[in-house]
Amino acid sequence: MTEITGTGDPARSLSLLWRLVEPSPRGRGAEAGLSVDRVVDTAIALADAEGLGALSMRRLAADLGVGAMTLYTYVPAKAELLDLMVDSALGEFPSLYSPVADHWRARLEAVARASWSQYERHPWLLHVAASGRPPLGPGVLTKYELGLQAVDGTGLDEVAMDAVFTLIEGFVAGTARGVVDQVAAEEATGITETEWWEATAPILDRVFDPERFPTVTRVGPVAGEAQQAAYDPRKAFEFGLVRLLDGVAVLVDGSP
Amino acid sequence: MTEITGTGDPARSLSLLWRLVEPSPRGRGAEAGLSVDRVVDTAIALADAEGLGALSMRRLAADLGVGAMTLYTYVPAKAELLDLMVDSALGEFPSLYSPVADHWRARLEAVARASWSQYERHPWLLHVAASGRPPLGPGVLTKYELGLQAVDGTGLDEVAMDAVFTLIEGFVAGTARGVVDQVAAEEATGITETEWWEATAPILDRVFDPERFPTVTRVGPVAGEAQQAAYDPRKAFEFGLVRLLDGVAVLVDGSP
DNA sequence: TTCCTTGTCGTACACTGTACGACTAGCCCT
DNA sequence: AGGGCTAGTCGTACAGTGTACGACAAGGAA
Repeated sequence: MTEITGTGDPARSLSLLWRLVEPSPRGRGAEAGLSVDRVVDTAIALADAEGLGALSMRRLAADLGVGAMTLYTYVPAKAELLDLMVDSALGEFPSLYSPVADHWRARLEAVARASWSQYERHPWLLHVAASGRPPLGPGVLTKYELGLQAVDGTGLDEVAMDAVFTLIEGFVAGTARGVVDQVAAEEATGITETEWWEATAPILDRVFDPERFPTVTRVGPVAGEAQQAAYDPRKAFEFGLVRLLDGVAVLVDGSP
Repeated sequence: MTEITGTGDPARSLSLLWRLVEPSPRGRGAEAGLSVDRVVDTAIALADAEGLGALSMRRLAADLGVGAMTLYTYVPAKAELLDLMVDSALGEFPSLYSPVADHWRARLEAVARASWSQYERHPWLLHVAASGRPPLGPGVLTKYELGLQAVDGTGLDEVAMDAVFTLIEGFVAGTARGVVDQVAAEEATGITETEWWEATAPILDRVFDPERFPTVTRVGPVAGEAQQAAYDPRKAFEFGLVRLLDGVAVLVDGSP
């Protein structure tokens, strides 16, 4: 279930992201000590613990000890809440990234691994469709800043710097999604990846025609055996990262 | 809204995917001429035209002129229906791919572009989470076969062949998702990407601190201007594809 | 003709986001 | 001190979701 963000007008979203206006509670809200931050933090905790599927407005309100509609005092709609959650979670990036390395390749690899662990900590990040119009709050910009710094000083122009960071970031998100989907599938079905593959492989063997799929017949079992599944996202991450950095090296240095 | 697939047991799913058992209708179903294929084809047509969000069991049944629960005669649940849709849509791959090229790099690029146009034709493919446990039907295997053939004869071993195809495929899916999300955002908000960027950029200028984000301050506006948006997935595709193929070339030939 | 199998489908349940409007607690002004 | 207004709270309602259950009916077999 991917959720869409940023419904309302950009100005409203931005002023929320940067906390330009805070609805200072005067009424009974003061009792509960509610605030945008508390709503967002609780929502993140809920999504971390039980997934984005468990994050309904009613449930979040119950966790906060208020009525469902009270949330709409602090947040215009669920879409904006998700924006705020994304920005807040991505803001943790600096604590996961140590930019000690002095070579761009080491820096970029560190960025990729820090990003990877962000998605491990907050898997629901991959289920909010922030692609086209990211919530341009402090958290997102901080991550973007550090990502760009990693490719700074390589001689690449500004457009290429942006493109390289975007490429790495998209790759990490894609492979991380693999992990998340596998975990979700395990929880939904109660069957582990290995069990599923062991149940599927023999049936598949009988059903499909080696003459129609000669290359799959040769490659599939070997690959499947190597990763004990149809797909191992962690291995895909390690493999792909090297290819990607090699490709960027060609652009930067003219050779890997 | 990403939907999960493959709830039931693998054996049941596989026999459906390969059409091992067809519920030959004897009762009133014969009047409507219903079949698994007709259900799947109609579901694909609906998802193509109005998106995965419009694909509810009630709506699909209405399009077929039957009651909602009738669908469950042909398909165990919505998850399995999605599996069947994915496999059927991916089966169109050969008609989009001409493997004339005799160099692996040209073949792999053709695979990437064919895959890209699949996601253009069926954007909803990107919203079903098939990652970990793909529906291993004839359509998926056909695409996998042709993808593997593209990297065959390069001297790579079986595990690496699988890894390269997976890497390319993941990259295409990731960037294609960018397009889909942008279109979805435009339809949901009524604001085009360019309009959104033009509304956001000036506000953002005032709100954020150049000293805190020096590299973003330098790179962001140049990149934003170059693509008239925060992100241009088509340019990201062209840029990333070259990097990726360069990286694979290093693996295959030892140099780009 | 009677029975049984098998496809059809109306109803019901628990759930979603949020529009609307009623309620009330606290602040300001007189 | 008292009245009025502002602004946060939240109960109810609506249109939708996937699908379990069980009633129904039509065709083939005896």
